[in-house]
Amino acid sequence: MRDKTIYTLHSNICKALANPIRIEIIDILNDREMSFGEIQEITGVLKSNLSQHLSMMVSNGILAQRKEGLNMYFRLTTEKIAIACRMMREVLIENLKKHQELIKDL
Amino acid sequence: MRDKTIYTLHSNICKALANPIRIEIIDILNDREMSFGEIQEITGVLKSNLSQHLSMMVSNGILAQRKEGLNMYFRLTTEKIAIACRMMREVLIENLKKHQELIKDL
DNA sequence: TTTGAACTACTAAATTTTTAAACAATTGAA
DNA sequence: TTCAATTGTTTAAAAATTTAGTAGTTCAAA
Repeated sequence: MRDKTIYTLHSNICKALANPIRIEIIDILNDREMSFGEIQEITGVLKSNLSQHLSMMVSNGILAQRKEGLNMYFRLTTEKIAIACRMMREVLIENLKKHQELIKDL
Repeated sequence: MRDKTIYTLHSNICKALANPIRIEIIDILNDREMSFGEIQEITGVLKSNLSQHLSMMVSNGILAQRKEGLNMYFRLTTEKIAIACRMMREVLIENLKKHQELIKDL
């Protein structure tokens, strides 16, 4: 059988997007860097939980972090994450539209 | 707090890519439709398990299916899935390269 | 030396994944 | 027609992973 390591590594990147909180984080960081505190305020997620999500995203190479004084700032490492995310969003919208049409036809 | 329904729906699409077997399936179906049997032979996954992964991808709107005689054929519903997947792969490759450089510098 | 900001370790709950076995649908031969 | 072979699905249980929450820790600044 072929080597599947690449698929596991690849899916690890995808897992970084496979959670509503993490999707929201990517959405928020789409256009600018933001501090931990700001992200927490916007998402309303518990600090410890947010920290876990962020550190997971950093270790997956999705986010980069930078410390300044007491604050930690986060940003997307590459535009490609936002693009991938946008593609998925478009797939979602298309599916929702199809679904609506099905319902309308009843 | 804002409505987060969209983030949950969005993450559901992403979850369809967040598994090594499902990534392999998307890889395989990238350029052409394929039968269940072919997919099973290539992936080596247990029939019942493969069936579950495929049906999950169909219900998430990632794959479409078509029956012909005894055989079931699967294909990507849209090019966008392949594009999103490719973006992620590129992020992975970039990360691996960075990682290699770090190791080389030691 | 205290305060604010964020991280870590740990646990319980929830979700996902795998496996085995039973089930259903289609085809073709007896 | 009926039976058997092939193809794939469904179900249920066990195993593995992910997530949220609590409590405690670290670290820099005032």
